Amino acid sequence: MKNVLIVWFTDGHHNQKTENPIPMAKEITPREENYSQWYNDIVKKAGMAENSPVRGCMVIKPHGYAIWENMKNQLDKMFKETGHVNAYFPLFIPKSFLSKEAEHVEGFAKECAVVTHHRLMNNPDGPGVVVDPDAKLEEELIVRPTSETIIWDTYRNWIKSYRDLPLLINQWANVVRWEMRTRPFLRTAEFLWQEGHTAHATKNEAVEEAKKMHEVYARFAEDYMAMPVIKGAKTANERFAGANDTYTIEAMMQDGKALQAGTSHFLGQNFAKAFDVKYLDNNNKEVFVWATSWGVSTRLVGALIMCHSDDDGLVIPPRLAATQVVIVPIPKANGEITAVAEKIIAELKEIGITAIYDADKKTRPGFKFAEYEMKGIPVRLGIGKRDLENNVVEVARRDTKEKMSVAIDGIADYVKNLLEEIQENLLAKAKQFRTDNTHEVSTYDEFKSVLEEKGGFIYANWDGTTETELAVKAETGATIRCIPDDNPEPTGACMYSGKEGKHRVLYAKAY
RNA sequence: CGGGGCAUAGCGCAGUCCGGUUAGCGCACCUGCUUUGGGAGCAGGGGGUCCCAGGUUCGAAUCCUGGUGCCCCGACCA
Repeated sequence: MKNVLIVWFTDGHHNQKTENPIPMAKEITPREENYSQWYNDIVKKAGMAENSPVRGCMVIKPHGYAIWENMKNQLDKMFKETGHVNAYFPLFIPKSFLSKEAEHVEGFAKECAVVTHHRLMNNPDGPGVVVDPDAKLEEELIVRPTSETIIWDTYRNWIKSYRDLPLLINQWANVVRWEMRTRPFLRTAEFLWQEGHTAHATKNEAVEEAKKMHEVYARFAEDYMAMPVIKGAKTANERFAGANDTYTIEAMMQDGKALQAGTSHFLGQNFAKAFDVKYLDNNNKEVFVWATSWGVSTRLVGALIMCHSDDDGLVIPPRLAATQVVIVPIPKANGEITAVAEKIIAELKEIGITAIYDADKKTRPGFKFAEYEMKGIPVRLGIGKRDLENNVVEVARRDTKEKMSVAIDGIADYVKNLLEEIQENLLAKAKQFRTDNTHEVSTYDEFKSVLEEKGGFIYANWDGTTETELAVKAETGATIRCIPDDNPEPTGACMYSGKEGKHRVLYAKAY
């Protein structure tokens, strides 16, 4: 930020820190009042998504989709950098496939959409159409809730030799899980995601792959979403259906609850055995293939909202913002202002920053300010007559709501640095919040009172039994989010049973 | 699947208890004028199967019966 002239005006509108005197964004329910209503308001008012005629399914609107698109582009790049390629497998899966892996069917059977017919006909008894009873499918199809089964059925034909391995494939797709209760982005009946499905010659290689992608997810969350995560392993009880190990990244939302933001699974040879996928090793011996799968979904968009946004609307980290800068003419566009705005946009574009100029004459500046704050655009530049007289523009950052006057000369570099600063600040703020809301307890009484009074993340010792885990969940609503990669060693006896501690684990209430 | 609540203009609501002008208000939308450094003002205008189906009645948004849909809270889950 060197060589930039900073001028502060002395009138009330140009203080470096605004007092925020007017209750803006009046339609958004404050977080304090009702956190989940606040979330719903943000989704709706920021134009992220809306409900559809189909229960549990949402329409993702352009502003919401743009964020997903940027997440997708970045992740796709990271997957390719780690040697993966994309492919696409069918939406429909023969019903019989799902039952081939016992735990897998157990986990997903009760939330599958099933296709039973392939044709409609005019209703013989009245208006409209009905399902043609003659068009019943011989084998019903399920709409994929995840694609392990159809992919491993396919892999059987692709893998014959150790030379065919490893097979490192990802697909971007939609899946359907018929959830009882849904929430926009966080849990929808249909959602968009990526699922990586890899096949390996050895156990060790598969475990390494699962861990590698776990790391990729954690890096993406922190570097791009500015969302700190706890990396760790799921307990047996919380594992993916059909996995030997599930690695997770857990993020803290602003209400102190945990959100599982991404998972990577070591699947052992379970699917290889279920679908008879074997290869010949260099000793001409048949060996079952080792597998992983890993995925993140549009849930990440919900995580992004709940991690950074405030009572004035959405806050998008600059690296994921489709529009990073908006320029607002004050009070409205004219030739001079437009010329300066266009010049600034060109300079920003030159250094890879996306900016738009809102020349709409129908709305006034105050409306636009509120609107772009609602939409979470990281940086706003205001240009008016007074600014031009001083060769400055007004720069407003979304994260802190600070405003300052900055010389037009060198503005592009200033904005570039500011965007980086905002990105860093969001991560730092989220980390600080998590630190402030993370506690360590040694007794169950302490656990219950911390959970009740403060919430957040709680580290405690666990005896390693499912009984304890389920009892704590039943009694308090908190679950073991993970056995953290950092400091998993027990520091004492299990807080619940008093038996020997097996791990130090992360407890929290979760989404 | 349990417990609550709601259904009237694109959105948010009043009216329903106690049936009775042409179903109303705010926002949004359209037209015009005046405004313009934090969600502009005035005037005019358009927009409705009052969730659906029966019933009672001279007359139903309103009363009765039966459906349906949605939202919120729990249990289940990415």
